[in-house]
Amino acid sequence: MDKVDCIFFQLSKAYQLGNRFLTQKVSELNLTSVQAMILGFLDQEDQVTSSELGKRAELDSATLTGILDRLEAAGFIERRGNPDDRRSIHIHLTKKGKTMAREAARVIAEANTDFLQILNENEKHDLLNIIEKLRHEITRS
Amino acid sequence: MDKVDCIFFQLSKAYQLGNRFLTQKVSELNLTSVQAMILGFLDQEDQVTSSELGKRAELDSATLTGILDRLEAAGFIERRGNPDDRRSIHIHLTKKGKTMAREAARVIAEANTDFLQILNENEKHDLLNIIEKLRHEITRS
DNA sequence: TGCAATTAACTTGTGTACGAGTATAACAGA
DNA sequence: TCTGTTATACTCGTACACAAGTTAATTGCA
Repeated sequence: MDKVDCIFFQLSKAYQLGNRFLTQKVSELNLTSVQAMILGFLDQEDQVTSSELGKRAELDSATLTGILDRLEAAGFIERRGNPDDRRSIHIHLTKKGKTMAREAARVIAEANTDFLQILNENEKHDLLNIIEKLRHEITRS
Repeated sequence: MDKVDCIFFQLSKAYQLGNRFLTQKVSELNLTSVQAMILGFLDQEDQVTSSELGKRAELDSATLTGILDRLEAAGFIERRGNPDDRRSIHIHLTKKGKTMAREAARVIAEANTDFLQILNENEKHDLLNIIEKLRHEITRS
């Protein structure tokens, strides 16, 4: 078990590194990295259902429920009924939430640039392409 | 916030993909991915202190304590006092633990090969090198 | 129309990551 | 020696990932 050659170990540590980096950057907004990402997605378009948001963010519904709970408690979003389908809900950004979502999107973009600054253009391109290839090829259950 | 270009999003999903893949492979041993990794490290050398193991596995001591609790409860390891430094403990693989550690190392190696099969030699090399560069260059706290 | 299958959101339980703090032990310098 | 610093392992609290299961609403099909 050489950790240097173990892709699972390396992916895990690379993720943790990126996550700590982003977490630190968005902590000025009193958000976690995942909360900032979700607000970033809602900055593009709110009034989406929970399941649409889950698909966009590629998050499990059990995970998303908890995140939405905390964003709602912080006053950034509201859950509203969907008259077209009473099983689902609409996620709505509050005024405060819209402002925060814009800020979150800005900080994430900055952090992305800062983090990738270490790599040259080829490496950035290769990294994203290889991850995309893995994600596309690995059969997900 | 385009998730395709967001390195944090992509690293997170790449990690989750790898972790699910490994978790599924080691589930036949009734282990989690992290437990299998720790046993894999102990297969190389046991009788290490918790902090040495933490350094090797690059795990926080708070995280490691919980993992060791579960490995101990399952009968794979024992915590023994260290007479040389009474603050620390020695982690000792039981007989059952040695067998399981060997199996874990084997399954991880197989999973690694299976997972990386998707990439060609250049891509494997590039991916591991780029991750190493990121991990080396990003200032950790 | 009626019923089975599916879907949306949620709940519960377990495992891990990690910040913060604790008690004990070891150590280093005055 | 005494004291302040550091190190080890631990606890606690919060957040997320995910498997499994629940309830209620919708849909598809005979």
